[in-house]
Amino acid sequence: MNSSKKLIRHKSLKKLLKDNPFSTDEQLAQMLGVSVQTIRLDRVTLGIPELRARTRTMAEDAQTKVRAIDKKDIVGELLDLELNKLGISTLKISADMVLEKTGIARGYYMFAMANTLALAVVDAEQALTAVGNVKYKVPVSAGATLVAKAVVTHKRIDKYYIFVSIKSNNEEVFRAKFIIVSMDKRAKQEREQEA
Amino acid sequence: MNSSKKLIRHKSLKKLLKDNPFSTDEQLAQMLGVSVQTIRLDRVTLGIPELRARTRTMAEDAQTKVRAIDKKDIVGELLDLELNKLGISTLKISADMVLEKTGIARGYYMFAMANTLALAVVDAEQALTAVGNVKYKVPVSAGATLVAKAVVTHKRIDKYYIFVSIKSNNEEVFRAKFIIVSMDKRAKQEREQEA
DNA sequence: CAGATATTATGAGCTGGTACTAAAAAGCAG
DNA sequence: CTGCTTTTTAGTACCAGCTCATAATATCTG
Repeated sequence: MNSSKKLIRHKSLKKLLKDNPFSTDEQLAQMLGVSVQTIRLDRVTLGIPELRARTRTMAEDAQTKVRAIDKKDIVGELLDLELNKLGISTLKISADMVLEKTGIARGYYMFAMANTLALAVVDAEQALTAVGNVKYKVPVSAGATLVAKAVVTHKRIDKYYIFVSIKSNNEEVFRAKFIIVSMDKRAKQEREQEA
Repeated sequence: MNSSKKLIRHKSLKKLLKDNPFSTDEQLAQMLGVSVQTIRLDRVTLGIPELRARTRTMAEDAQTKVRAIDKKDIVGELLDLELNKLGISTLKISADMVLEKTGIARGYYMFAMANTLALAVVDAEQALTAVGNVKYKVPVSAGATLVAKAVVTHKRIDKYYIFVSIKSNNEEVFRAKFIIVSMDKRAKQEREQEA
């Protein structure tokens, strides 16, 4: 019956750390009404690292997570690009991109993929989407690797008409037409040199 | 110039920490070929906290960031909802939602907001976007609070025609028309082809 | 050369630990 | 109650990665 106290404390400890992972052993000891040594012992048996290690792994995880978000921001990986002509990108649909209920990819990922690619194709410093026309043809599930192809159909002064088709396994799952407006201010591209 | 050396070192120091924020003073000292004390002094003058503090703030930031991403997944906050009739949601455009170059919100956030709302309005277990028709009227900058209003214009068997208008400060910045298809058993069969 | 600036050295003290040893307290069994 | 085990607490030595302060040395500059 003695160990039940310990078990309860272990659970409390885990919960406390979940709520606030930045607690020191001393704080935890006070919160649980036991000595610091007991907390240390508990941590060892539970395999919980010390505060600094916890903090550190969190920070490291965050770094990679931030990078992942950055990548997501690109919405697809550029494979080929001919400015003002065409562009090709891929995007792998991961489990967190699908609707829980259906297991089908949220529609805006395809939109984002197509839109991003369309914007990339336009050779302008600043470009904005004016109009979009999209059609979802086949639902996409997690694990699918999408390939988007954007083609500039015609250009009129500052307006680009772009057609984008997204395929999965050579089957067209999505298509879109965009009108992109360039707001180019003749900004010069500066090549950055490292000192 | 003596201080130029210092300036260069300060720049190098910043870059090194940007590349790897988990360096100790000792490692930095070795990398820059100076003593540990010099690094400490540099950090003080540059206002750079020690490794532990850096790690910690990174971890703390990460915590709040994860929450932000979770929220982002909702793509807007639902304010009002009448199934099969209308829905209203808001979305605050934060600094990380805009294009660096232009400071204008990436178009797919508005699309995602509108699309999510449109899907929410549909009273069906499983619903998919079939067609979308969007128009960006006014560029949106960071800090703007968007309000989206979705109205079901008409319904035909399993298809919902939904009109969405997004306003910022009572000015329409975006509008979209969606055709949403609710999925029944028949549609399920078609989906199974994929696997 | 002196004087200023920059760099390095040195040492005390702090936090939040680990690792280890040992003693005290609690639990329970016969 | 006595003995034995488990659990908890205490104490010491040691570590990383610092801060803070103080002083010495190196380097540059007029």
